[in-house]
Amino acid sequence: MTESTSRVVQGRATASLDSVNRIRPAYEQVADQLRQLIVRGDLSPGDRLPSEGDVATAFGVSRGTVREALRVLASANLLYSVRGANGGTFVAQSDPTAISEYLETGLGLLSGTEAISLDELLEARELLEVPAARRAAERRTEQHLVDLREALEAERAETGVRFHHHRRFHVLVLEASGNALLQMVTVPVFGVIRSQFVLQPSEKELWAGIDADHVEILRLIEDGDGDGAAQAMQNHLVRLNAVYRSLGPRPSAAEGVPSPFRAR
Amino acid sequence: MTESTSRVVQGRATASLDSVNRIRPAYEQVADQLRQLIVRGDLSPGDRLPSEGDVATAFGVSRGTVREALRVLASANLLYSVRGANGGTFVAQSDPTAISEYLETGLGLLSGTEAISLDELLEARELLEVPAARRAAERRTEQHLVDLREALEAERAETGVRFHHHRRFHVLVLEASGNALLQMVTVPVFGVIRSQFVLQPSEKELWAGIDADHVEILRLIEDGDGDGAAQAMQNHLVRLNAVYRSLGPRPSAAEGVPSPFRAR
DNA sequence: GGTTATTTGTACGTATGTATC
DNA sequence: TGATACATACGTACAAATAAC
Repeated sequence: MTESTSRVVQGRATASLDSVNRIRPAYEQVADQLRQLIVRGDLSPGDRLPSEGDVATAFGVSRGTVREALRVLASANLLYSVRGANGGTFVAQSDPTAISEYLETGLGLLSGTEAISLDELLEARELLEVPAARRAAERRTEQHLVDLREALEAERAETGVRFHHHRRFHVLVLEASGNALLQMVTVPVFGVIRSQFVLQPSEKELWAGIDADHVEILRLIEDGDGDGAAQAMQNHLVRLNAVYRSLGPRPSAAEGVPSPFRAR
Repeated sequence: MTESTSRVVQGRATASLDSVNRIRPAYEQVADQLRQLIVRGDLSPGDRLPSEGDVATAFGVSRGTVREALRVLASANLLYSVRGANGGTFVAQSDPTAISEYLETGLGLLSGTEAISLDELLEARELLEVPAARRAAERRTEQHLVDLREALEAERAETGVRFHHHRRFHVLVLEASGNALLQMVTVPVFGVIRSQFVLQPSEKELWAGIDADHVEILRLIEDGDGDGAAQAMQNHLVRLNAVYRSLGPRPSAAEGVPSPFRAR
């Protein structure tokens, strides 16, 4: 035995417990096992689990424990529960949207810390959206073009909800890129950047510039000009990023708001 | 009133309930409110929540309901619980690793469906790692170089756990890129691709080629040659992707395994 | 080192929603 | 339309763990 795996106290050897694992709560173990069943494919989307009571019996725990485990998995979009007679707990269809939403929440929190900087967000967006524009030009279908044109029209018409349409245009480009993963990852980045900055609808010339950029990008996508679309998107983002950086971070919405929960 | 917002039955008008929202479970509402408090910054990392009982009283629900909500937030790495006298529930430090792990699980499940294809994964990896290599060459510190050299040494020495070192090399390049977001997103993609394919350690010439590529990439990163590193990484991935595509998908580990939970 | 207070963890019973007959 | 059966949702009581005294 080595020094690090045993201790000698008053001449008596004490057995090492270094290789022992900390006891884990029952609900965590249940959740892990169920997760394994789903990830490994023993349970497939649409499959119905036994009733909570039966699952509890199978694991030798109470229903409350099972329910906590089910909530964990449900929050990760692996399960969902339906109450009532023909209800039950079912294995969920995996869903890119759920991942995007989780990612946006997580990135939002991280972006408030030193773990991730504004520059990293902006850089990542550029890295992702520029190649996306290239592929959109190469792969877009007619339907994509129809949607993009419609989004652009709406963007130029309504002045009140400009950001909504701005976002939609970019999301559609990502969709037209034909890579769901790209979209899944980029949309949250986009959302987080947005949440940190408020582009005032009043900044007329800014929005006019954005519109012009979008028109140019759409034209190049229509032409199937990958290189051109990539370059145009690059220019667009460089301009946008300059604006974002000049604005500085958005003041926290809840600065100084007292909470009944603030403790310690 | 329009046809769609009201119905006439036997001459008597029925009030519209179109604008009514479906009742949401109590635990979900509690989770949402607590999530808001965290995301909005009313609760900061390290803050301690009141005891479960007090939270239950505040929301007017039972402790079980609160616990389900806490499990949801804990599984999203927003909270953690410590049991015992000075224990309690605390707001967690946001953590890039947790996001990566969640992403890997989610992407793993998605990659088993039509929602995301192997090609999309490989393409995304290329899109992310090539610019990462460029930036690694431009931004790497001395420590990064030390780590990379060490990883490369280990990779060439031990033949049993080659993939482990292969992965480590790529992760280090991402780390050297100086963009945590890039790393956070790419590592899971890498992991999912790996999980779908088994590169047999026996394929000697394959691993030799990978080693040679890594040596070349490291050399260019050392030289601070961004363009070169990007090109070398690109070549490396093109070669790897060809291998992955030729191998075909890994057979599901649990194909045909009966489960006590398989129902319906 | 035992006692105790406070916390989370677990078990079980009741309420409520939903489809079917 | 109402009774019924079965699922999840919720509430209460008890057990176990931990730290301070």
